[in-house]
Amino acid sequence: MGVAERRAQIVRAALAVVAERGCARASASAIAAAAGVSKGLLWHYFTDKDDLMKQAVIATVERLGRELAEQIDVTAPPPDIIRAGIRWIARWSIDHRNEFRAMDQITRVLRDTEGRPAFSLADYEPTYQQQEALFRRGQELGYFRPFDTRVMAVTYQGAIDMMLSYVDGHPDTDVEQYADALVDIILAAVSAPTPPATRK
Amino acid sequence: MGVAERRAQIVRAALAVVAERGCARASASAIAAAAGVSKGLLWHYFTDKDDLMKQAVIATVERLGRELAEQIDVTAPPPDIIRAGIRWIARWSIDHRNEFRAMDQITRVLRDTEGRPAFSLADYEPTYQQQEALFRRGQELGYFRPFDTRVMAVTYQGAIDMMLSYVDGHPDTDVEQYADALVDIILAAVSAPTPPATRK
Amino acid sequence: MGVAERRAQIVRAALAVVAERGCARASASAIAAAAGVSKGLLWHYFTDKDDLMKQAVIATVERLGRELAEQIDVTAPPPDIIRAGIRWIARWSIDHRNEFRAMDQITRVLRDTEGRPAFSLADYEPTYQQQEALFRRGQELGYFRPFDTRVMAVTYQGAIDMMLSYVDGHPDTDVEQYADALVDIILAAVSAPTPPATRK
Amino acid sequence: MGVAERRAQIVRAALAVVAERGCARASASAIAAAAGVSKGLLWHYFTDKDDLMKQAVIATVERLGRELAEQIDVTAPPPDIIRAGIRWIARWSIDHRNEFRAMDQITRVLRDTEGRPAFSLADYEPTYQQQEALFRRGQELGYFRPFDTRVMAVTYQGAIDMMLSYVDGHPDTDVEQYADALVDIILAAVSAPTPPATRK
DNA sequence: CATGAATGAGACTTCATTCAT
DNA sequence: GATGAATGAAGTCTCATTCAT
Repeated sequence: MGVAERRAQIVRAALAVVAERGCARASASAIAAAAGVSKGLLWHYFTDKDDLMKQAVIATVERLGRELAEQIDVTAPPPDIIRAGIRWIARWSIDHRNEFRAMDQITRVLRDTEGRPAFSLADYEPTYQQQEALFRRGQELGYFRPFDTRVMAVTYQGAIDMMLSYVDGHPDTDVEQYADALVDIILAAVSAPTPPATRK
Repeated sequence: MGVAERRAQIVRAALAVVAERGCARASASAIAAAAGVSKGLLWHYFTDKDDLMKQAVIATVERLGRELAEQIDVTAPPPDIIRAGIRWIARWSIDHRNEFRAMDQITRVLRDTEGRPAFSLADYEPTYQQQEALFRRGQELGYFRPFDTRVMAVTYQGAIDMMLSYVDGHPDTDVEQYADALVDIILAAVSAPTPPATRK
Repeated sequence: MGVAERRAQIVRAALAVVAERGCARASASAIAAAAGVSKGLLWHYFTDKDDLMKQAVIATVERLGRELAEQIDVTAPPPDIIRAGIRWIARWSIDHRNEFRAMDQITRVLRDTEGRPAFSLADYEPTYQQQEALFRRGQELGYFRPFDTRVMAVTYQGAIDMMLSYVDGHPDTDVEQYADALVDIILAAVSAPTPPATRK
Repeated sequence: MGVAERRAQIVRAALAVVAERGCARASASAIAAAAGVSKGLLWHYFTDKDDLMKQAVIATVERLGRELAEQIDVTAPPPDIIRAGIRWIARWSIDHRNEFRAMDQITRVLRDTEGRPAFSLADYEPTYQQQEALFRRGQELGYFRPFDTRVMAVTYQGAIDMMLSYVDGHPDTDVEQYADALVDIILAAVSAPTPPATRK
């Protein structure tokens, strides 16, 4: 088995255990057991337990970003991108509940040696800037009214996070319906009173 | 010193330590040291460390709810209530950074004995319902357009949470300005195209 | 309330708690609570927790000895004394289950500061000698055959202890019947083949 | 060193510490120190401290039963079996003082989570039944007179226990002599007035 | 590479005992 | 005398990490 595969196998186990039992109870032994490898092997592939946790988050973020990028047509009208994005991420969170839950846990709990959060808002910066770019393009094209794009980007992330948490915590919710309602709200918040003629 | 004051003192210390170092590193010893009392005393006032954490959250939630209720005029037009609420909570989070950070940590990290989250979305239910009532009143009075009030309530909480986190993580942000920008976005999302004549 | 009564009240509570939960779990707080007094009061009446335990045993032993002495006619033929004694103690153990259980626990568990048993076989010496005197009198009067009176005394105590434990552990046992069967066995062990004519 | 050997080593240390200092003072640290291993290792081999204690008893009981079974000729006349048994166990208790003392302590002191004794009289049931079978065989063969075999079995165990305790507490006692005197008493208690002709 | 026995620091918790009120 | 808040030592147990095999 290749090195990359071994690492991926352990990362998967870590995500599963963290999702199931929370960060605090995700002991190295439990992760090793879930991965079906010996405890000691973890330190061949990761310097630290913290390192493993970080890698697990990074791997998931990269995967999420990659898969999202494949789905989104960046040349489409911004409102369409928002609509498609919200719907896609809602489905993704259903299909990757473990990854989502674990990422949420780890990013909030993990701290560095001095006790400061290991993941800070700075790590969201690229996402915010990408989102802001989308909003600005919408404004320039006349789809969107003027608003503070940074605040909107932050709010947008919050709306997505809450959707995922809410759907995760209320399994009987109709995800498609929630996503559609959220699309309605977000677009109402950003849309210009008189949209350009070409708008779908 | 009265019993209630001692409890409050320990709760304050717990909130401070959790805010500073995170839930995982907020050991009983650290909390006792921060409170200036012996470790053993904690079990005089709380049955568990989990009990202490829960009490800390509950105390803070109650205080926040009480202080917010004092500020809000429930008979005012719904848009005004939203505007005032967002501004007030933004200022509160600045003044009570510890309480806010700690509450965020505890509610997300704490688990019960079986490993399930100790605080679930069910605990937000009252807040959601209160918020939904406000939105429905706004709709009935003609201030607000039709939308899914549950999804809006959830999104609203997410927007507030993100504002608090963002402001907490970006100390150079102008809080008033962020709050105003968020008010603009939220009202844009909910407002009817032609508001009632009495609207400010 | 007089000093002696207070002490007796606490001793009673201690016996009850030890009987119920065992020596290890009989904390000072639990005993104080059972006695309906404050925790601190224990150290007004007893120098130590160990002191309390010892006093509890001594009080019970004294009481048991006193009550037994009142029942036994020391001038009766030794076989009758044995018969009456076994029957009496069987009933007593039923009526004073707590005292009996607690005494058993404490004498076996309690240790002095250096770790040596606080109650040793030396404390049984008076009982053994009393019993040996009875056996020797029986032998001299011709009721009993020759045998090692010390071994018999020890065995006799063991038989009594086991009866009490067995009856305590098997509540459906008919105590009177067990006592009679034991009387039969003990007398068979000690009786001379041809008892004196005066024997009942 | 094999896993079984390590477990045995720790069990030996536990028996030694309990024998020396009593159950209450037999802390995990003390046992680990006596075994010459680190404290944490105990939880590699035993789930609990209670588990360790139980295992120590079980190991000793099994060993005792095995060694006793090797010595006893079950086809011999019952009186001979009793004689041989008492003598053998007396010697065994001298040679295995630690095991004996510790077993005595643990079985009497150990409690389960709810505070009930971990070892109850129910655990003696097999021993009682075996002993009763021996007595009944002696009665059927005409060696023994009629008596309550259950009470006799319980009394017999009590007599053995007391012999072991007494010898343990009086190191200057001649064990062989005590055992012989006890054999005399027990056989006197059970023997038929006119034994079968084949009796030794 | 892989294993899992072994370590040791540190966590939570209990409890006898003291002492100001 | 009586209370119970407060302390501090000691106990059980978990777990990241190391290392001989």
